[in-house]
Amino acid sequence: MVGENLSKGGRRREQILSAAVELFGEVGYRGTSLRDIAQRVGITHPGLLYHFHSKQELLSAVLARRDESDENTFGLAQQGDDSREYIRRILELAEHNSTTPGLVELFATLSAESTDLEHPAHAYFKTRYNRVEETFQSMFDRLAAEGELRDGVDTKLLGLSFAALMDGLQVQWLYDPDTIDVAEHLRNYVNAYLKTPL
Amino acid sequence: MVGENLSKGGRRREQILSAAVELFGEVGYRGTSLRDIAQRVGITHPGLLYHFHSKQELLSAVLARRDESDENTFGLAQQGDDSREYIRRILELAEHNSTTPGLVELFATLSAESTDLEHPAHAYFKTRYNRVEETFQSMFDRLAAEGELRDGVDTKLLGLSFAALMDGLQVQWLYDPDTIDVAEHLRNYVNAYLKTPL
DNA sequence: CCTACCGATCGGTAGG
DNA sequence: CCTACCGATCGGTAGG
Repeated sequence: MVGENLSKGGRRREQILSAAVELFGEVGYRGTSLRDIAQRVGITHPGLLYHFHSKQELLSAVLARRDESDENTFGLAQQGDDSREYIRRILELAEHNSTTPGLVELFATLSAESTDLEHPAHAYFKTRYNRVEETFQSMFDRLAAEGELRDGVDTKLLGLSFAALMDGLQVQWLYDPDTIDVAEHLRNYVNAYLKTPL
Repeated sequence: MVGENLSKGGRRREQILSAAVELFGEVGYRGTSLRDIAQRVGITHPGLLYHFHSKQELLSAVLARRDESDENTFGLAQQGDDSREYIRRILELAEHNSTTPGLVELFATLSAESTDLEHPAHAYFKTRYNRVEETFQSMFDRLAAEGELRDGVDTKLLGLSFAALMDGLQVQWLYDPDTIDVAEHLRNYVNAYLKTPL
């Protein structure tokens, strides 16, 4: 659990991580300096490097922290009784994301700049995409097994498209937070393949 | 038309633009230095600044050049006789994109990093997204008018989702160029809303 | 187009 | 955690 029972040093680390999430999101990993992050926390940049020994290490910690909270939310979803309930949880997750624009920005920005083979987070995002696609595919597999899906749909294709759609919508949402409802579009997408709509 | 009848200076500008497209795509606008670009062309960075007076001006020229070639391809598509043919042209465009990974990378990277309000290309991408969404919406409107679309579909919703899906798929494709077929996923998406599949 | 140079900023280290 | 500092790199200018 994040943010509980922390020593002074632990609390400082959390402050740094939060500031890093925000700034990596706003201007990317490459566009953020350690001095920017340190300033937001009220320390100097060598002070920051006392807690994280390099910029890359800080990036790793940021990504690991996100995986942790992902696990919590996704783990909850996995326990869903039927597959329709499972989808609803994922749509809720999308809605929840709109309360953390910093994180959304972070992942939209980082996943695009990590397209470069040389980027320190390249391998991370490649692995992450595969995991997310598989998760969504198994969601559609469960729907198919329970007879909720239209005939002849390719669940693998659907899983990847669903993941891609989610990412694309989030970028658009960042440009127009007020007019775009990510969850609504995702629901609309899923409904096109369900026998009975959500 | 790009690349025809150019003076020496014009040719050099083209070389610089090509190199800029590649590098902005690989490491983003903020991650690219003028020296990197200049080196690829075989000149010094003040040499580059003789042709483009600032890094921002170079970025503007890169975006304008893309719009030009977009106009060509999209313009062709607009002349399509019926709406189904129109969609096919757009799918062809997606296929064509897979032959220019540099441009795809450029737009995926830039559109994400331009999420930041302070980014010099922010306004450009905001406008561009709106234009693309409207184009796609009018495509679905035409399909609806010709009775090709299932009943009760929201063409505005569809237009935005189609654009988002395209972007998201392209990012995934950059991570896995061999296993992902962007056009296939887009066709699959459209087919879910067509009375008779493509 | 080049050489030469500018001030600003970068990630990181030394030493306390 | 800080001060002080490092070499490298940045976008841009002067002057030809």
